[in-house]
Amino acid sequence: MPVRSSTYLVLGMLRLGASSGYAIKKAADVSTRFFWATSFAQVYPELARLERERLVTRRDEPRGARRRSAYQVTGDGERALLAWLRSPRQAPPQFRVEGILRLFLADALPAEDQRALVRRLADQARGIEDQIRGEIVPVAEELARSGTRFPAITARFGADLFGFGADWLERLEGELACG
Amino acid sequence: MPVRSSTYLVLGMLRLGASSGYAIKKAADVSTRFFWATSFAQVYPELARLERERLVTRRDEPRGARRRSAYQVTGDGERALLAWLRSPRQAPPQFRVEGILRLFLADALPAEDQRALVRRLADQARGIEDQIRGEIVPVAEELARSGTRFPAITARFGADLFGFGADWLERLEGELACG
DNA sequence: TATAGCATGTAATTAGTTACATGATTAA
DNA sequence: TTAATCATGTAACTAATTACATGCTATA
Repeated sequence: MPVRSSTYLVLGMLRLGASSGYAIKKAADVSTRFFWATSFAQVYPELARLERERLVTRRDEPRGARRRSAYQVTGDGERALLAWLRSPRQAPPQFRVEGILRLFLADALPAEDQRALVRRLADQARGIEDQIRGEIVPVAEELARSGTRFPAITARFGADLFGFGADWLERLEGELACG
Repeated sequence: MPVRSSTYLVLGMLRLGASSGYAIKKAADVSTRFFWATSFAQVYPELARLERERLVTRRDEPRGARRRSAYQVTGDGERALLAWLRSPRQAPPQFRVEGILRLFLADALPAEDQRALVRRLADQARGIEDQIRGEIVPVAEELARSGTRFPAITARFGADLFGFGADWLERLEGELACG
């Protein structure tokens, strides 16, 4: 059984109805982008690997003269996805937020620049919250109407989390201004 | 000017008083671990690069018969760090949380397993909150006594953020149980 | 006397990004 | 007719992890 989580992103997107590599990447852009981004250069080789491992099957489905490969999850693929969803394996979450690293090291800056930095971080967090509410939640709620509800739950979770972060940083900015 | 953020983690840790590669990695383990983890295999080559670029200087400072390299930030290094702290460049934050990817794809599971998954995610988030409050906040508050206050601010931010996530997921678990 | 921690690194591998290359179709 | 979008991929590079290798020192 494959261990890369990217495998399951691809398998899961196929299951949600994105049948080409192009569609999988585009679907990730409007759903998993903020907690699991991907790229064409990851998706296409991954699809090829999954086909070799018989977790998906490929068929030609050209649109006019434009070639197109449509993929479908096999029984084995479905089982692998379910096994991964149920597995208790907890890879340590990775945040890697450059902004927080800056915050951590902000003592090197004069007070004025510290405040400006916190302001920028708050704005960035708010901007992401807005993007999720504007671009991601609506798409996910559309999906929810056909019974697939976890994308919408995840989108709301992400928006609330970034919103909380933005509130927290705005409060900090206020405290720095008064200190 | 180097563009890898890991450069600034190393530079910043040196500035905070960790003078060897070993000490930098250990300091990251009790401070930046949850938003910017690192490893020996990253820190040592990075120090060598920084020395070549004259952003740090190296001197031998053996402890008894045990060899040890002590590094110090140069004027150029200090300037590079400050420039990076002030730069508005906003690398898109990367979450890559396997657990949230599972949540996103949870529609593939029967209701009982969905609830178990959300329960596990909530526990994981709570566990990280506890680790930050137990292991990271106290160390950072020690630093704050000598005037370096942003590590403690960052630690509290992390703890509050994971705490919020845990609360949110616990609430979701309750809703799934009643639905 | 042996285990945990200090200390430094390299090698091999895997993962991920950026840039490049190509060409069809559709809507303004 | 031209710009945007659909569609598929490869090549080169950078980043990061895991495993390996070595040896000292303090303490239980």
